[in-house]
Amino acid sequence: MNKASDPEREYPRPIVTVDVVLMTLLDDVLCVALTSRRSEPWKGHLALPGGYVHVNEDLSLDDAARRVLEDKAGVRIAYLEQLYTLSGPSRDPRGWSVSVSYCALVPAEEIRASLKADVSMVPVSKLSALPFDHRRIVDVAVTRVQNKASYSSLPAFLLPETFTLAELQHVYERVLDARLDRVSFRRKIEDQGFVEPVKGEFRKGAQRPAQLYRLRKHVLSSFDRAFATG
Amino acid sequence: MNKASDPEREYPRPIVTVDVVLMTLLDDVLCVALTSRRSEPWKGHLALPGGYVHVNEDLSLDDAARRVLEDKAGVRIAYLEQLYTLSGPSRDPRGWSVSVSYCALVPAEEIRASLKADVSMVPVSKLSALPFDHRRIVDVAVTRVQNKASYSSLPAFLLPETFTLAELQHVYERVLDARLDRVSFRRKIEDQGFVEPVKGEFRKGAQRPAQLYRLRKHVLSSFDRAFATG
DNA sequence: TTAATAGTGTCTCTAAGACAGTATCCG
DNA sequence: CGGATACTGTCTTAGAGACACTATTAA
Repeated sequence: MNKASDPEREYPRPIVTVDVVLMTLLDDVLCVALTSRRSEPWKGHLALPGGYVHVNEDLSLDDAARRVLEDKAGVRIAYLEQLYTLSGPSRDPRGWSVSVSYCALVPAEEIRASLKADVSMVPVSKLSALPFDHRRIVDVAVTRVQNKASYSSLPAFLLPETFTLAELQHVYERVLDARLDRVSFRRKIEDQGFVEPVKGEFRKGAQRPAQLYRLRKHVLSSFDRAFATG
Repeated sequence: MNKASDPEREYPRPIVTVDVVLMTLLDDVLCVALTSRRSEPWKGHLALPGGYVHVNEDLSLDDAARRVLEDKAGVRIAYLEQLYTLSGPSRDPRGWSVSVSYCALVPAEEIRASLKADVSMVPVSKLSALPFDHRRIVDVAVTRVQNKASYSSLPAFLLPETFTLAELQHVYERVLDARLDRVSFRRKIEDQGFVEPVKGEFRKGAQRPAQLYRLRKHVLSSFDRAFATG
C-alpha cells in the first residue's frame, strides 16, 4: 500500500535552515532583530536572521544558530534556546524546507554597543507581515519567553551582569506585561536563590542606594512555583 | 573572515528524519514503542520508530511523524507533539543529520488492539542503550510529558473516550510518579473545566458506581496553576 | 449488615497580595 | 529637614493537603 516505505531507498533531501529570534528590551519595549535579506527569495525585505546549515562547518544546529548571530549581529548571546521546527513544501519557494527556529536573549547594552548596520530592532508590538512564516516564529518565541518568564530566571538574561531587585522586577513586568507585587517578588526571588547579592556593591542614584545582585549560575533556573497569573 | 557566508551559494543538504516516542500506560507502567530496524545502520536493533522525510508525499514534519506511526503501529494517535530537533555530523553514520523528534500518546486499549508484530512496548524504567541518540530523545519525551502533566490535561490522552475521576487521577499519579490528594484533585479538575460528566453514564463495579467523564475538547488544556511539587 | 469505593464539608497551613512602617540616600 | 526610593513586618486571603464524614453499590 505504501510504496514509499522501502527502507533501503534514499529520498531527496529538504533544505535545512536556522532562523533566530534575537530579542532584547530596548527602552522598556521587547524588540526583535530583523535583517535586510541579502539574497533571493525576498531580497531586500526585513526578515529574521537565518541561513543554511553548513554541514562542513557547523557541529550542530545550535552551532549554526550561533554562527548566524555572530555573522549578523556580533553580540554576546546571554541565552540561546531552540524553539520549534517548521516545515513544508511551500513555505520557501526554493522547495521542501525545514526551518529550525531559535530564540536568543541579549542585554540592551550589548545591542547598543555592537549591532551591525543592516540589523534593526523592531518592537514586537509593531511587527508587520514578515517573509516566509517568520511571523509565526516570532509569535512562538514571544509566547515561549513569556511562558518561561513566569516560572524561571529567564528575564535576568536581558539584564547586564549586575542589577538591582527593582530592575529585575521591572524586566519581569515588561516581559510578562503584568504588575508584580514588590514584597512577593523579593520573597520569591530570594527563596529561589538563583541570584546572590554582590557584597558591598550598590546602584547609586538620587535616593537610597540599592543592593546589586548577580546570577548565581549562568543557566536558566526554574522556580518551585510560578508567578500568579494575576 | 567567514568565507562560508556567501548568501548565493547552495550548501550540501543534511539528512532529515523524524523519530517518534510513542508512549502509553500498560498495566500502570509508562512504556515506549520500539521497533526492530529493517535496514542499516543498526539493522535488527530495537530503536524508536522513524524514517526519512518524504518530500514528495509529506506536507509537513507532523505529517511525516503520523505516516511513520501509521506504518509501524497502525494506532489512533490521541496526542502528537513535536519535541526537539537533534543534529550533528556524527549522530548518524550516513552523514550530517537532523532528527526532528515527536512524542505521541495513545490509550493502552489502542495499543493492545492494533500494534504491529515487530513493535514492542518497553517500560521506560527498563530501557537499555538505544541506537543513535534515541536514548536522549526518550529522556526528553519523558521529561516533557511529566512537565506538561503537572499543568495540563495531557495525561487524559492516555485514557479511553470516557473515564472516571479516579481513573484520571490514577494516570496523573503514574505519569507524575507522585501521590495526589483526592479532594484537591477533584476540586482542581472540576475548576479547570476541561472535562465534563457524561450524564447518566457510570462505571459499574463491585461498589458504588462512578460518574463517567470525557474531555470537553480534544486538545491540550493548560491549568491556571500547576499541581504541587511536594 | 459489611466491605469497598464514590463523593463532600471543613479545618489547617502555606504562600501570595496588601499595606504600613522603617532605612538611607540627595539636596 | 523633605522627597524619593530601598527594604521589612505583618495582616489578609486563596488554594492545596488532611481528615472525617456521607452515599451507593454488591454480596
